[in-house]
Amino acid sequence: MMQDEIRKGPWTEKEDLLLVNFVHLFGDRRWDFIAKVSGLNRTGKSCRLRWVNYLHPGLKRGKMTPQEERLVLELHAKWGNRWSRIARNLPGRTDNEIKNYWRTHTRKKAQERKRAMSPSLSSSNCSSSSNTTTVNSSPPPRTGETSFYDTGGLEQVALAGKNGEAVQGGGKGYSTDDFWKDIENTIEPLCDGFSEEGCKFSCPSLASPSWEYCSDTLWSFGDDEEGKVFLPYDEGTTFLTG
DNA sequence: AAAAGATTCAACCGCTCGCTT
DNA sequence: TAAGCGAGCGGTTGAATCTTT
Repeated sequence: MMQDEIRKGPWTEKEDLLLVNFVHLFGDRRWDFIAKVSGLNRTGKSCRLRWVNYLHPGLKRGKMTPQEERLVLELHAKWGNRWSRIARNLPGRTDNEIKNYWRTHTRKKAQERKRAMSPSLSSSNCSSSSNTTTVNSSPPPRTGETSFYDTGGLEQVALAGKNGEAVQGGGKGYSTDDFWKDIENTIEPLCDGFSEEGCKFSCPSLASPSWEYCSDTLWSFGDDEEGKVFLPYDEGTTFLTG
C-alpha cells in the first residue's frame, strides 16, 4: 500500500475533508480503521483527536460564555481535572478546550494573586479562594476570535472537495449548518452502494446541527452520580441528566 | 513600524481502561 | 482467565497570534 510514513503536525484542509468524509462513512469509533482506509497516513489516535476537537459538527467555537465559565469552575471544583467529564456537561465544548481554558484561567489567577501579594500586600484582595466560583476573569477579549474555520473555512474546504481544489478565504454567510448539508451532499454518492456494517450513519441525519444523535459519543449525559446539571446553554435549552 | 513578551490553541505522548478473542 | 488491541483521557509542548512597548 502507500508509503506508511506517519504524518504529524497540523492538519491540512484536504485532510480534514477526507477525515470528515470517512467518519461519516464509518462512524466515529473505528479510528484505526479510518486512518488506514482513508489513506491519511495519520494514526487513528490523531484522527480521533482531530475529529473530536475540531471537526465535530456539534462544536461550539469561540469564546466561552460567562455561564460556561461558571459551570467549568463549579464542575472543576467538584471533579478536579476530569476534563472529559466536565466537557460532557458543556455541550459543544471539548475536554481540550476546557483544559486550555482552565490553564489560562488558573495562570491568570496566579498572576493576579502574585501581583496582589507582592507590591503592597493589599489585604482587600481575598478573591483567590482556592477553586470556588469567584470568576472575575473572563478570558481576555480576543479580537478576531474567528479562525479560518470559524469564518467558513472548513465549509470552503467542503466546497473545495466538491470542486476538487481548495478555496481561499471569504467564506462568509455560510453556516455550519450549510456546511454539514454540503458534506452530506459530498459524501452521499460515497455512501451509495457502500454498505459497511460499521456505517451507522444514515446520511440524512448528518446535517442536524444539534447532533443530539451522539447517543454514545461526545456529549452523552448523566453517566454518573450528581449528574444533574443545568446547562445555561443556548437560548434556554435545558439539559437535565439523570 | 518593529520587536519583544504574553497568551491561546492545536496536536502529540504516554498511560489506563474496556472490549474481544 | 489472560492477553492483545483499540479507544479515551489527562498532561505537556510548540507554533501561531495578539498585545504592549
